[in-house]
Amino acid sequence: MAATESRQERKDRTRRSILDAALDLLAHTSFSALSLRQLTREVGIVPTAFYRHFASLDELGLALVDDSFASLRDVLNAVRRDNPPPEELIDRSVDVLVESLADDLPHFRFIARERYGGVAPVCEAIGRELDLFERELVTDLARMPELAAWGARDLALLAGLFVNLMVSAAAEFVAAEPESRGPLITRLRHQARMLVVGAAGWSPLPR
Amino acid sequence: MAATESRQERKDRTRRSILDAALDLLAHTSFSALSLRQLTREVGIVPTAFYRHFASLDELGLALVDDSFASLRDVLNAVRRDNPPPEELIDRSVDVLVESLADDLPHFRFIARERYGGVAPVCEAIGRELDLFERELVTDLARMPELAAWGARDLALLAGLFVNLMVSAAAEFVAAEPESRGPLITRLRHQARMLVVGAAGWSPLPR
DNA sequence: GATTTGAGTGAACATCCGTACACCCAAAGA
DNA sequence: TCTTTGGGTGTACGGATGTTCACTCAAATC
Repeated sequence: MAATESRQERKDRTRRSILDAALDLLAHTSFSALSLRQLTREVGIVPTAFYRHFASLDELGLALVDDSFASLRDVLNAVRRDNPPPEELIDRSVDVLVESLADDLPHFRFIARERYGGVAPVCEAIGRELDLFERELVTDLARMPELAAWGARDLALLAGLFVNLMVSAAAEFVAAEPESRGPLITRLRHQARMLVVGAAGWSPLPR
Repeated sequence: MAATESRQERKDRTRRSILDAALDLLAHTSFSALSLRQLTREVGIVPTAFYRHFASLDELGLALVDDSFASLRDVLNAVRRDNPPPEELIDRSVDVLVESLADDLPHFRFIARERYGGVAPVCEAIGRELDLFERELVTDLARMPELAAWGARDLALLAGLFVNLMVSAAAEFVAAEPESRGPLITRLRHQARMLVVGAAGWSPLPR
């Protein structure tokens, strides 16, 4: 523990603790069932202190959405930044998603649970973030040689399928027992390939 | 109101009322946040009376899963029974799904919300039902001429993509404003076609 | 060094929660 | 007709909930 701590540092640390405690509790219940008292008990502060950081539980929910998507955006943008050949971009993206899944589990669990799970502002915030991913994916797909002839609307449909797949796969991964997660990942990889290569050009898996 | 009512009729009616009231309340909150008292208040019975019908709230959840999938199974099986040409089966299934969506909204909302939404037994029950759909879909797909050469594992991957699409689309439909539901349906139709025809054989949409 | 600021405290509140228990009374069964 | 059964009632309980208010006391500002 640091000998002294600036005021802002302290505040940031507590805020972080609240977010972490919330992610922890949300492994067992949904956000709409989250209790302020239980949350603050977990953090080690008194119920009232929560309001120094968030105006309401809803605002906490929005902060959790930001928190959850922040790191994922970073890794995906890192993939784009080192400019892989277009045909590898999907595989690379799936790879980083899988990596993120493993060590950011609470964040993904939160998103999977709350995607359609009750509290309207949170659902909408998640929806907006996913739409953003979808739009970025459209411009990525447009660069792929096989899809160069496609119109924007068709690309959007494919991107939608892709985002659907990613979200569903993440949700299943999070819900699965740890020992059955490996198969889920190879399944995700195959389905992603199936999507991008296309059913007609799809060749049966080896072995 | 009926002049007289058999004992069983009365019980069934109350049970139905509980299910309906629950579906109603679950439009606003998630199942894990459902309050027994609020529920019974809605039904018009005293809290204790609930236990004459269900041993616990969890059991209510399972009953809701059954209730939700029952009608959907019926309509999908009806499609299969009148034996459409294989290449039409997907379109027809999408059609009946869309129809069911519109007039069974509370059921689909429940499933969308609780698919990954908190209470373990409910999530698992939904997962089992969806797995069942997936397996049935595999045998349907196997009959399609374009896919005759595919292996069982590849068919399973495609079926998984399909079920994912259906569930996500239903969830988005349920969450959307009524006036923006039309576009979602045509989007679903197009994506379903895109999946089954396959990306490589996919020809850009007319217009 | 004196003053202001603000994160965290702690008691108190009204309200809701799930469940236990004894009870009622009409339908079902003898 | 008398007895049993079982859906529904009413009260009462201990405990958890969200929010209020006046407070402390160290860091930040002057």
